[in-house]
Amino acid sequence: MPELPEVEMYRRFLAKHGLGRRLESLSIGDRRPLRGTPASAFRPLVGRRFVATRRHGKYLFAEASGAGWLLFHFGMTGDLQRFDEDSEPRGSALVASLKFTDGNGIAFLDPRKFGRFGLVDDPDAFVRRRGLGADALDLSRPRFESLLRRRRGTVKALLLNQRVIAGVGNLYADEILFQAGLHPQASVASLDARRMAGLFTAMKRVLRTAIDRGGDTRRLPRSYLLRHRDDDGRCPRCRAVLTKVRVAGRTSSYCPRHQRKPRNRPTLS
DNA sequence: CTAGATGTTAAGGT
DNA sequence: CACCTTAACATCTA
Repeated sequence: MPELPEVEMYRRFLAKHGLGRRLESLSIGDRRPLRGTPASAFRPLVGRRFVATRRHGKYLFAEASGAGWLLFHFGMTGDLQRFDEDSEPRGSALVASLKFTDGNGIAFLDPRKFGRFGLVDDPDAFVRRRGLGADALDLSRPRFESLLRRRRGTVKALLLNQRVIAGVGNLYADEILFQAGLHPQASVASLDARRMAGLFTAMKRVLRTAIDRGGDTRRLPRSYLLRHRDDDGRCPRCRAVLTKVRVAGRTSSYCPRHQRKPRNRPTLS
């Protein structure tokens, strides 16, 4: 379920179990997440030590000293798992397995293969080429507001658009809108200064809280929409039955009482 | 058996 | 150009 909070947990996992370790071997399983990169491209990493990790939105990078950065994207079902000498993972979900000289290892698994595994020279250059927006947790309020002022469309589509803000996915977008009291189909142009500020603080609060809770939506506070979306299906504040609509091609869940759609602001003519 | 699922991207339409 | 929806990707689960 990898949105920004989960990917941040993977970053910490990789930092804890990979940093400072030297790669003894790197083997590739299913090649689809490599998107055409030949498996031999990873050869130069062998013998190198991991020295840094970075995250931008839903992308994770790990620097192998002098040999560039490994890139991970988790798609819908990507996962990192640790293994030791006699538990090296195999099977069709395996994308890559990194074995360290101390006998430990980390495997990148992705049953659905929507993820990505690659090698880049420079994460910043990759982010620029991709056209990714600022990381949701890095974005300042003035920057956020100026971004919104020149956007149209629905507020849900805006949150999901990785070229505008990187890291928010379908589930956390719903939570952010719930806490900001905004209808997913509200138009960005309808937001006044107060609602814009509320959206910004809700975004930061939700993402930070999710990270504090280990990136696990089941451990979020009971007052959060996500604890109820697939559970009792009722608003934690008023018990109203949550409504589902399709916005930006994704299922959105919201409380019809707390998230009303503001009328478009009158434009000067 | 079918529908739908947390992500990204291409393609076509407004 | 900005935005919308749909479909596709591959697999699992309700």
